[in-house]
Amino acid sequence: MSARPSARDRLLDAAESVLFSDGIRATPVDELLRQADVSPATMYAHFGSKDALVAQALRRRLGSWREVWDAHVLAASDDVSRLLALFDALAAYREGRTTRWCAFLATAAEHTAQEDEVADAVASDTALLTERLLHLARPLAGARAQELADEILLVYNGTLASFLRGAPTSAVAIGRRLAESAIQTHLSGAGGRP
Amino acid sequence: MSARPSARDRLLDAAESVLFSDGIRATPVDELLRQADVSPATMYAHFGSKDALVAQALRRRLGSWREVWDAHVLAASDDVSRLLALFDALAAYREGRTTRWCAFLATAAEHTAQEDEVADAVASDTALLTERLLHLARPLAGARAQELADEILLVYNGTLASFLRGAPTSAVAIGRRLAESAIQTHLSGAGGRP
DNA sequence: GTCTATACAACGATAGAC
DNA sequence: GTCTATCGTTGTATAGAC
Repeated sequence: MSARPSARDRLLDAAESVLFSDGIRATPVDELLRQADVSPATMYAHFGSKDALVAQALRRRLGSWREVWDAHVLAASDDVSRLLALFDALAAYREGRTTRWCAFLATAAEHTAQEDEVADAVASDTALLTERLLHLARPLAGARAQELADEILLVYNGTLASFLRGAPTSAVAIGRRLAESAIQTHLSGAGGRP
Repeated sequence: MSARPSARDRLLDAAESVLFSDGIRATPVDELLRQADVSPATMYAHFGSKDALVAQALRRRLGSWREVWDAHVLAASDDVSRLLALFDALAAYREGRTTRWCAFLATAAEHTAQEDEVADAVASDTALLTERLLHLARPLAGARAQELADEILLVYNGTLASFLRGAPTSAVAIGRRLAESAIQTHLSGAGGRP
């Protein structure tokens, strides 16, 4: 018997399922309240503002995304697979979700303010990506790990942006292939100085 | 002696310089009116709606972007350079402009409606990219030109999205390098079947 | 073509009761 | 914690005059 989730959780669920597919600014608070079956007063008692709700939804999302990515890295058997796990995790994470492209980049695109809780939540995703990719690139590229990590991040960004553009299709497969190629280039060039 | 541009042109200039750096929904019509020094009535007489102004600004922008890209393709001396010209054109186009990342993708990110003049303007950019990249990839990859074009487009999307994320930095250089590598892979594999 | 003044709607947020 | 009812602001668009 599953009890009904709390108003707070229903709001976060509604936020995550609607905001990042329909757009944050395009979705009025009323829509979230209807979806979550919660009154305005309750929502503002819990979060204080729409922005705060968005920030909380992003924070929760970053946690679930990190778990999925972690699991895929752990399941990988070698260094190359561990770095490429980013793309497998992405494909898995999108399963069953309605997000149009990327919750964090979408928020960055809609959000102009530079220093507030929403911007912080977006920055957390970027920090996670840069730190973890550098860590995973280290055993493959050594001193040039930063270069490789930058390339993988750009390809990852490109995969997400391709969802938004609608082209190229099957972006994950193309992104993964490009990442694989970038890794191979670094591996073959790692042997010594030219 | 340069005469003052028409109200219509001042509005388009204001739209292009503000909307795509501050955000479309985040910028009220009043801000554009102030910037262009035009009254509301005049603006609505010319365009009819904010969306129509946005669509017009995007159409004009696509024209100027196409010209810059064209010029860089024409200036290139070989097939590889012609395909890579996309990235040189991008770097040149961003010079002196305040666009945060990409006017078209930014619009797509903020705009939810699927079939209207704004969505059409965004789609025109994607059509230009897909058609022209396929054309430029043909002499390099032959029957596999679509694969190569898809890869270049994804890398291009990634370069733009990297501006938005703020990471990796120097995205154009990294994107260009990845594109070059993708081309080389196709060139060396083009000789015959494995 | 262009202006000033204003109508009208949408939205974020709060008051006060239970 | 949660509700109903409502406030105040912002933002798009129009009316009517010049």
